Amino acid sequence: MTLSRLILGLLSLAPMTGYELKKHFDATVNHFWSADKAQIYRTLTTLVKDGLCIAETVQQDGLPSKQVHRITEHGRAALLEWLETDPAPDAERNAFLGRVFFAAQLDEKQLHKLFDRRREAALSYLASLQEQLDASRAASPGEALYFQLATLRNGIRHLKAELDWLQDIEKELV
Amino acid sequence: MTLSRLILGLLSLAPMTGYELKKHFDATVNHFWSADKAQIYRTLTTLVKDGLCIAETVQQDGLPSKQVHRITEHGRAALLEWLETDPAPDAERNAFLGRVFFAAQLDEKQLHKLFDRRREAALSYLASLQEQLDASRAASPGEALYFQLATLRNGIRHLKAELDWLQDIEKELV
DNA sequence: ATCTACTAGTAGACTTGTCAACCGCATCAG
DNA sequence: CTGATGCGGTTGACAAGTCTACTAGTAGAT
Repeated sequence: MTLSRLILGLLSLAPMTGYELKKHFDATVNHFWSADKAQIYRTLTTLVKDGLCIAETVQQDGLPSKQVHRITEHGRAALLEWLETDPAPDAERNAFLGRVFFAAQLDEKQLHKLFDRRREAALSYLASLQEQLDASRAASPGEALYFQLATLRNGIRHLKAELDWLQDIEKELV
Repeated sequence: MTLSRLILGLLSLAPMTGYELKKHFDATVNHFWSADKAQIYRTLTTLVKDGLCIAETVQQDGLPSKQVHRITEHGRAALLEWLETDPAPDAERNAFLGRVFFAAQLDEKQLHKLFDRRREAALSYLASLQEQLDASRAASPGEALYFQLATLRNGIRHLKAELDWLQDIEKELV
């Protein structure tokens, strides 16, 4: 469900091919949703089947022909409906916390490795989100992308929270 | 993978039935991993098949007989191995942020509804985590549950970050 | 001359997770 | 006496997501 609505959302901004959708997922939506190539194409065919978007084949010379997908009125309605539905409480799956939960079974060296790796991952991820945020702000100042940027700011807040938490832990582990 | 390791982790603390595992998932692990009943039982059978735990049937009077699962040495080794493996960067799926990303298509009323609901959900979830934390600390003071509690503290930090972010948004939306 | 990467998509197997129903037996409240 | 709830578990159908490999042409680098 969510994937199909996110695809509709992207198509509501501009018509696109599956290939381009994949790139958008990897580039701009990636920090809160990832998508497999195969999954995107499959979802597109069901969207077309349900009349939420239409596909038109476009010939290109030198390149393989592509199928540009365009959202329909019906699709826009479905998107809006989804935007308004109660976002069910997130399932919040976190395999790292799973490891922490049983971390008492690790020795000191392994413990530090566990948390250090996490800290480094969080730091570099934070840097990349910050970069994305700055780049987006530079590219289109003003309020145009307000909500897109808000999702980045959300990620940044959470990464900082994670880093604070890691710092607490490392202080206490000494 | 993760589910099977989390089950092994719980079994490493005490032998248990599938039924009890389900209760533990709902009660103590729920804030970072949820598990469906059917999935737990299926995973248990494959764990047994792989020799990572063994099941012994225990008769009870008045109640249906149960299958207590006990972790094996092989299982403990598999658990440790998992604890040490590089925790692949979380997939971080967040359907709420998906809605925010396209929220420019909502009117003011709908926007406030979206964020208000989120805030209320975060607040009540925060309260429940805080409660769990206090209850656990009261039940077993000292450092016994340090890492279990750390996962709760992680959740609390993140919820506070979420609330701070929501406050920013609401200030800016005015 | 070969190797890599990009464009654009297809296909199949597989794993994971979710939903809903069903089994028997017990206990307790209305 | 009936119905709800707890215990302990099983089954089947599905939805969602992942992984690998394949097609087929272009362009640029080694």
